[in-house]
Amino acid sequence: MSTVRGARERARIEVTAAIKDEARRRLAAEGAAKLSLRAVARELGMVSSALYRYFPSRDDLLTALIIDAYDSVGAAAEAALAGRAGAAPRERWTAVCAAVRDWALAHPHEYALIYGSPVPGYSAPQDTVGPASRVGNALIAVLREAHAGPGLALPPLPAELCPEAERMTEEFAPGLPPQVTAALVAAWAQLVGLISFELFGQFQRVVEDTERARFFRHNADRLAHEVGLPAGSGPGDQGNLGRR
Amino acid sequence: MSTVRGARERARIEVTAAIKDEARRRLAAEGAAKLSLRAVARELGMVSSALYRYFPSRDDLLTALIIDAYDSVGAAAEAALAGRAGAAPRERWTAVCAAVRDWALAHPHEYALIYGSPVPGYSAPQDTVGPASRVGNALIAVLREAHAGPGLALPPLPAELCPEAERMTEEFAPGLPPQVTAALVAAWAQLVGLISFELFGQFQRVVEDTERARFFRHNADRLAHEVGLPAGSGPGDQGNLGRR
DNA sequence: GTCTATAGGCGGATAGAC
DNA sequence: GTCTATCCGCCTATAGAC
Repeated sequence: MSTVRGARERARIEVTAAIKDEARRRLAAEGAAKLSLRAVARELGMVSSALYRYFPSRDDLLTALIIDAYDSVGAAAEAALAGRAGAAPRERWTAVCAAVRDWALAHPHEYALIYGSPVPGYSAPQDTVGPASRVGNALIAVLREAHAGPGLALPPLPAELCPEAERMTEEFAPGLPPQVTAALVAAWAQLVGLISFELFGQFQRVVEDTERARFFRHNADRLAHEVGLPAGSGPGDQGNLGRR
Repeated sequence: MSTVRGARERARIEVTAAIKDEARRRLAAEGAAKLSLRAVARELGMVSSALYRYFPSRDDLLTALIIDAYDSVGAAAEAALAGRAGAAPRERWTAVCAAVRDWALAHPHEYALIYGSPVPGYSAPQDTVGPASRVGNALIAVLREAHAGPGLALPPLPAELCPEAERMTEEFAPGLPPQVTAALVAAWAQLVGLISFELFGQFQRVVEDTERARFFRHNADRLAHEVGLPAGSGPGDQGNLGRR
């Protein structure tokens, strides 16, 4: 409680932040698999053993970076949502999608850390689960609101998928029609697929750089339709049930 | 021409194959970023310098693995196609999709190598481009055949995307309607997104293990619809849009 | 083509002084 | 909390003998 203790804690927080910042730079340079405490320490002008006072092991540092990344993209999604309070659900949907893509383009290595190949030998602890679901929750919020009023007609699910869709709904999206929950999970995976292709180079020689934003937006829009969000004929217009 | 020379070349091919096999095991154990000639050599009972007679550098070994992986998944896709010669396009589509997923589940580390995060510091040479497009070409073949007869009705593209869709069509899918080409590129990215989520652990605590095959199949089917393949009311039934 | 040897690095993690 | 020192491992790549 003393100011001395406060200063110490403040210093600790600052050094921890500096370590994570440098670690993110190392992540960009060498990748998560080769992230090393030694390199971070060297770059920071510290000695490697000093870092162990802040992170008990390399994997703990990695976990901190993963949580930060999930929180960062989650915050971006939530901000996009908050900035469109009261807008038509479809517009809010595409805003969240675009926010995620923008974040990914701005933080490609952190994106790869959370949505790319798993780091061999590393297994994420339970602490990452909460932050990992923030973007999904933002999308769920959009859909929940859209379905609070007049329910939207989405084709029924094949019978064999109904039990699982109902289980998922109960588990993390209560209130949504089960077919919407199932469609959302798929849409989210597909969205990340589009972003990964762009970021990981699979669109090289396929989609022109300058067209990728347009291409993504178009597909985010198609996915909105897939999860049952009505097509507006104009911005802010919620339209009726018809296809565009 | 002599048998001696033939034997030597055969030996060389066999050793090369053994190196790549062991490298694939190392890939599974340590990941692409940490693939090392030394570890491969050690595991093979060779000395590291000997490997340099087969692969001039670590990156060249990596390139060979990447090409092999693309060829492997490409061959799986082509086999699925060949096994369904004469079937309805939609069935052929889902067969290719399922074949890619099956291959990915059977070769998760090779999948991560080609569709996961790029390896930092490594840049793929031109040689990978051909093999990389085999799966895409298989899907194009399905669509080309489906559109050879009566064109399928797919909603027109927003005007702003038309030039790019036409460029893509000309470049690698001549004969397809441009909106189909655009839809295919997106569908392929989305398909990989679904597989990556499954393989990279994003479906943990979301989609139950036992339900993932069904879930994937359902979504591959939805994607078939997105690229303009007619929905059959039953298996093998092409519906009313086309006779082949 | 394979070997030994070597150069010149890198890493995680810990012990013990200050 | 930071330092030095240390243990023990790892790596790419080359030179030169056989």
